[in-house]
Amino acid sequence: MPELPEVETFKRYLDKTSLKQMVTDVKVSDARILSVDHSVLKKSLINKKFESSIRHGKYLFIFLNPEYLVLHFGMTGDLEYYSKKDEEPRFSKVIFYFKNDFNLAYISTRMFGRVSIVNSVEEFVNLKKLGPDAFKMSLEDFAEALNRRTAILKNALLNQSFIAGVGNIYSDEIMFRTKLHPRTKIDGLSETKKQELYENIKYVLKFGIEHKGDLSTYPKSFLIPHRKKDEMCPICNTKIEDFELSGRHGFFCPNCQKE
DNA sequence: AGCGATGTTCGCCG
DNA sequence: TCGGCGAACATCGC
Repeated sequence: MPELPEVETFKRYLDKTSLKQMVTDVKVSDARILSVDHSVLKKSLINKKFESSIRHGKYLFIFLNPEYLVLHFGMTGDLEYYSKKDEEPRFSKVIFYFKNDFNLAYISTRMFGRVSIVNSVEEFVNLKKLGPDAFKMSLEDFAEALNRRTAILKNALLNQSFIAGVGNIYSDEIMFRTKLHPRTKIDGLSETKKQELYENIKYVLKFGIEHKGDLSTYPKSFLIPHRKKDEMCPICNTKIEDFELSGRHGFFCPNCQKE
């Protein structure tokens, strides 16, 4: 599932269900998901509360005081809060047991997610060299990220060191909305386009968050429902084309998004 | 039944 | 150093 809007949705779900709850135990059913020793994970969590949460890009940090639990969801992750009377969700990799007899399952179907413990958000962001959060960044942050860069815009949007949170699907939507060809280079962008790009990143992510990251609910006026073969552009009715760039593939309208 | 997938990382090369 | 590319990772669902 997860690009920024999905992770933000997970954050809100976690805040609503699991905050201020005492962790009594942790179960790890596949240790490959951990980027930290199992013993360290346990020690950091047991008898601690989920005090608060922070999302940066596609990462979710949960403050345990003094450390942070970090959740990353890879390509197929989810959270599920459920009563201990209920069955454990399929593909659960880590279960957090709370004192109130509810559990939170960290689900990672294809094992691409990671769970870790870190000392601070800043330390982690620096270590991973994450750029500013794409949803929270100011125009100045964005201008700074663009500064002196020459890369192909789509690659930059996918590069978490540029700005953090945008993935393959939303990058296509952002480029579509800004009417930029997928191979447009950063250094060729006019000031107007840069401004427009900034606004569209915000718009697309906000829309995504409002729709809880559920791509199936997108109206036809977006590119997202047309990201497959033989679809027509919702604006000009030209046939949507697919392309490959650095091993990812995407979709665009060759008429609206001219080179 | 093979292939592709909303992500990250690493090595290679220009 | 930057950046493009491709592969690797794991595994399910179409």
